[in-house]
Amino acid sequence: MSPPSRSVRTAEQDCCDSSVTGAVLDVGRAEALALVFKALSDPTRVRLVSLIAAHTGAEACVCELTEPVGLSQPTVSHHLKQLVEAGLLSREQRGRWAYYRVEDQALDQLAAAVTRPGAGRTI
Amino acid sequence: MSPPSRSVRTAEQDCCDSSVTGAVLDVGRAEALALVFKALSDPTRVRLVSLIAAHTGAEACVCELTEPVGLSQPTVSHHLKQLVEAGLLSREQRGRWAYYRVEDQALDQLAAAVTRPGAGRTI
DNA sequence: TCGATCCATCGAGCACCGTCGATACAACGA
DNA sequence: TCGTTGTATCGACGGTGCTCGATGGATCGA
Repeated sequence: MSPPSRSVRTAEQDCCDSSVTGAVLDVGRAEALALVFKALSDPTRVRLVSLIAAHTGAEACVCELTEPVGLSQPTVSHHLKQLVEAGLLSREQRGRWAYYRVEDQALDQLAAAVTRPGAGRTI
Repeated sequence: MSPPSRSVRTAEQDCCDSSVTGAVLDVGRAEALALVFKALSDPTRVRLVSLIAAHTGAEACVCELTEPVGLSQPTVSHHLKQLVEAGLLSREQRGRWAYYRVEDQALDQLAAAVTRPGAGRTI
């Protein structure tokens, strides 16, 4: 290891700057971000978020989602659960139906995390 | 399937609006987005992007990254390759060293994809 | 030319993930 | 109360991913 010796700005050196240019993302925050990214790492789940957001009332139940994504009901339920656990969706039971809604705050935080330095990118 | 029958706005109905409220994300775009999300679905890779971006000169070689992430050199090379294939990093060979740099455009596009409707969210 | 260094690839082991059919649970209508 | 309907969970199967040590290729200095 001996390229033109340069340094990495650590959190100890720039403890008060959370942007990408200020300090390296700490392990805990990297893990938290990775969990959200993992929830969106499947095309079906990306599509589900989009379908729900575009649905009338910005919410949808499972039975309205199985046909558009072309997968079985258990599989769709499985994906929705992962999205809920990641904080990207919320679930509300109303009678026989379970309504899922996009959590805009989570998407906002995700957008902020990947926004460029000048705008406050944190990854 | 029979909740208070509502509809989904399809691309056929709103063909010219790519925001989340206009039309459902088409399958191809969902798959492309999922690939980028998958590249960031591992904490180590999230950390690598952050480490490189925070590094002096906004670039880093493999030997400068193995120690911070605490993994073997082959494993780090493996992760870096995935990030390059996802378009999040670029690779440049200079002499013995391979320098990796963050592709700001890719992060910009990702941020745009998860930005809320008013600002043009597309997922 | 030869040794040292940086990096990518290979092969293997282990864990995790997406998908399904079958099944169980909950709520509603008759 | 009983059948129907919407969902979640279970168990299983096949595929994929993360990690490592070992190895090979490329580059540089001596």
